[in-house]
Amino acid sequence: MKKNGKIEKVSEKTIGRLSLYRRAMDKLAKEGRDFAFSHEIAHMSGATPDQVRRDIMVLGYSGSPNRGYSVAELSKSIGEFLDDLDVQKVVLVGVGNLGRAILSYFTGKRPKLSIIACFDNDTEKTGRVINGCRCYPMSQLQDVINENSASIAIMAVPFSASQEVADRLTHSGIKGILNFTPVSIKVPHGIHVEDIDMTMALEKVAFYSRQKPQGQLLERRTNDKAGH
Amino acid sequence: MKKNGKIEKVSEKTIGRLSLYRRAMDKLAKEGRDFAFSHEIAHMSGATPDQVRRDIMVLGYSGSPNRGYSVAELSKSIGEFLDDLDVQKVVLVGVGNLGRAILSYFTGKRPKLSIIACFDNDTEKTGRVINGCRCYPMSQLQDVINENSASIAIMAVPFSASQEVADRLTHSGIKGILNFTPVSIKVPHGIHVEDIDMTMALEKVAFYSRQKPQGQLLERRTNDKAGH
DNA sequence: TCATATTCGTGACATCTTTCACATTGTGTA
DNA sequence: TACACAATGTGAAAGATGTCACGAATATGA
Repeated sequence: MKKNGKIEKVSEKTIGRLSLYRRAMDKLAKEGRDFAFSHEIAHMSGATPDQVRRDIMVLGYSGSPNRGYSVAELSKSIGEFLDDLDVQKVVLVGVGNLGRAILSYFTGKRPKLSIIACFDNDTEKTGRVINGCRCYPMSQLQDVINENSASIAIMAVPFSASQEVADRLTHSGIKGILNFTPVSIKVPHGIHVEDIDMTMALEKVAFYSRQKPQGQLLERRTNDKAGH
Repeated sequence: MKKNGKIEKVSEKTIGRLSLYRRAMDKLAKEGRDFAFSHEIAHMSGATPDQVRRDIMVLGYSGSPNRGYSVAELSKSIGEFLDDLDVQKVVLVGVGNLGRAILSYFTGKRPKLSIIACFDNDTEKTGRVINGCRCYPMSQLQDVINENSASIAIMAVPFSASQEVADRLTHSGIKGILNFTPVSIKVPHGIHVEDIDMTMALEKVAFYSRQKPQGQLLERRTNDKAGH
């Protein structure tokens, strides 16, 4: 959907890949590399060189022919595009096995995204600091979110609590949710939800891992009207 | 790519959604429902009624107008399409925080997918049973996979070990990998890899949660050649 | 300095996925 | 039995995403 050739929408896939490219840049920077070619970035990110160049177009930043992209500048450009000026505050709801794993996974991963609190109903957990993150009772959800202007939530609660928690989060002013729950949550328009559905992912793998050898079962019969 | 109108490829997205539809059917069955309409399934799965009907076409199963789809039969049809006849055996590599969370998450979720072993280097863990799953040292990876004919692996190892583990898995005959590692692993043709990249997902949420209010920053300037 | 090899930027094209829209067909009712 | 209704099944259009291919730009070395 182009508007007079000056403005163009950025696809969701592109947003995701830019995040991967930045990670690749960070890795290269640590190795002391100054420049990288589109095909190297592609290889590191599971994309194609075409995709990489196409995606980078949205940044307004240009590489140089025969030298590639400046690692430092590309990383910076992606940061300017993806990141907010301020740190965005994140809360985690649900401190079970998965919640704790998420906490330790994200700790220090991205400087512009900070998990500032976590919530649970279990009084064994509330009041304590878990994996470096203070745990509050669910009753304080709204207050803590408001006091800290948190805008993002990660949901790792039992599926039965899913929708209720989502409602409370959106009422508290949360603008985006990363949902680990195997439930499709309903949110008001304008709130972004990203689902991570591990069961679905595993079932996809199972499907393809069993059918690949022959390659023929990936096709299907249509409701054959030609058949007789 | 249609071949004479009888055979058609099934899209990857469709595979994923079928898994969600089945989960919806299981839920409805528990509630005692016998029939469901496409719009109900859609609502439960975060899809549209059109998508649901389109996806179900690949099964060869038909609903009935005015009554919708039989919960039991749709679930069965999806099972026949997605599942292998036998149970598919799964191994988990990497029993850190995330690995343990994955173990407890999947336990008993899908009868046709069974996690039969997990692997780690830590001698504190090896030899023990963790979350109901026996933990072996990495050195036994190949042997255990072969002896049990496991075809699927879940990787939750540190990123630095990623590619090496992937290589060993594919050499051991693994046909599909669910990769929680933030690294794009390279595998031989015919091996299916599904990536779950939590950092990327969170960054996507962060991006959209910050830009949605105005809705304008989702657009981009092109490298204006008109400008001067 | 100039030719060469290499890579970027991007219009055009191809493919994949979703949505539209409507004919079709069971179902319940009078 | 015949009618009206409500959902399904599905070609076809629209939209999103990925790929191709080639001109432009730049480093390298004779």
